[in-house]
Amino acid sequence: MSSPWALPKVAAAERGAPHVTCHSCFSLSRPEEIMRLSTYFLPTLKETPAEAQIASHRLMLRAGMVRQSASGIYTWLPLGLRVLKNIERIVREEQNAAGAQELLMPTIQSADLWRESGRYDAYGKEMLRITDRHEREMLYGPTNEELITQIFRDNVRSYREMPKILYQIQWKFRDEVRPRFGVMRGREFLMKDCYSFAMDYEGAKKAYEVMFNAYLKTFKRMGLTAIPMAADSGAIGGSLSHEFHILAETGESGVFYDVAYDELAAKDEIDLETLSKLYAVTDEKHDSSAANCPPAERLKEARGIEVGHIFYLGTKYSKAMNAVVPGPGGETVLAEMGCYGIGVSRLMGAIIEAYHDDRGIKWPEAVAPFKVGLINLKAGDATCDKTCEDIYRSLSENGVEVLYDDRDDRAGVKFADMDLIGLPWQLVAGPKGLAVGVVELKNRLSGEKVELSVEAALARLTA
RNA sequence: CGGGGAGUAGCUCAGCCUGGUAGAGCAUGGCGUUUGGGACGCCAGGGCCGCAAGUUCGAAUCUUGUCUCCCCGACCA
Repeated sequence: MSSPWALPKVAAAERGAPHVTCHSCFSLSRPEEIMRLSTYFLPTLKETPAEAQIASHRLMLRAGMVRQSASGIYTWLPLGLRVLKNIERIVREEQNAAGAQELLMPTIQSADLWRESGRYDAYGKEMLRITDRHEREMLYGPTNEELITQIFRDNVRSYREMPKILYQIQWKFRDEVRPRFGVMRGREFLMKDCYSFAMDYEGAKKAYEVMFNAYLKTFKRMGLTAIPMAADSGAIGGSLSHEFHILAETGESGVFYDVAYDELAAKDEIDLETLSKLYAVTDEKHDSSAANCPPAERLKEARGIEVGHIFYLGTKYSKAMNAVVPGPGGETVLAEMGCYGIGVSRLMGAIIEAYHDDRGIKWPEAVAPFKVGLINLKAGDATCDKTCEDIYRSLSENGVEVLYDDRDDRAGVKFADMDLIGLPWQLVAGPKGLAVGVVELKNRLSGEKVELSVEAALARLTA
């Protein structure tokens, strides 16, 4: 048995033998924290894989972020995972700020629970059904209303504990007939699903509004403009419902909206009152004779990617599953519910659709896998190596995440890879520049390049 | 689920029509020349031609079945 972990022993046994450079033990013998591209698992592709049609899918494959494992099911490689975690972090922070509390439910659920709500039979083939060794019927959760309602009814015993807003960020599975567009319509996907419980309609409406606002903030932090649209409530049920769409040419939904939204979206604090009066709907709800439908010259038609969906559920599930709370007078009250979803993994596709060019991705800083790509144009050159490592340490100490391209490769390869993976800043250090005391700083989004001293570059990146 | 297309080297694909030693470019490894925007030369490694059955002296190629993947449509975060 030979494993890389055995290498140090072998080396010790052969003490005195001339040192042999070995790539597998090289990294193990250097327990430092530098993210070096020479050892980082980043399988980029020069050519476009045949299966990818849209930009985000192509770029996620080419940039070494994901690999398809089966139709609509993906492995997240290190670079992709970092972005996924960043998106997740922003969603989590905004949910917490909105007063929601995080929990984690299982992916596998019992069919009996779904029979209580009547959805085990109603859901259809999109639900992946599984039988365990005891022939018990199980399922891989496509959503979690039943489970959360059970948790709620079993554990909340008084109106004094109300209201409650609970959420999780968990993998879901929906056996789509036709998965496509990479992670934008996968079968397995990461979703934030949140559920609110209140004593009455007013309480439910308040939770709905809080989430509505939280969603606008969440998407904005990722550099996206999301338009809330009156929408069909679909299979999940309920009456009040909004979809949040990112405008993109490759969007799957047709949408119509009042141009006034564009001006409104530019502001920091969005006035809900004004917003709620604006016309914005998906194509199936579009009605040019509607009272608030603007005249043709103020009506915009576009394509949208649905990244969030919120519902007022009423007592649909609390009634079916007997989720009641004793009120102040001892009476039993059915919980008024709402549910709120964000497609976390889909967002990554949506962000790339919004931020890319023909060379690659252009990450907004908030979700970028690293803030800075440090390019050493002449790895092995003592001055270049030392300068780069000093820059790396200095940035790290200031909390800036850096990916260091220390590969012994041609400049063109490095520039091309760095443009492809789309880190917001590229810091280029080469022998010619260093000879006159400068490095080059490039902004991936604007394409702007400046030559400046190492100190000035560090100051700019840590500002 | 209806309609269409494709499975051949890590990736992009040719070869199939007309059956006869499995190919190219890129990628990978070695050597040399190079080195500030995806370099060049030479050499090398790499394939149950998706799987199964059939026809045939002989199948990547013909027939049947099957699995997988992609695209268009209907459905969904």
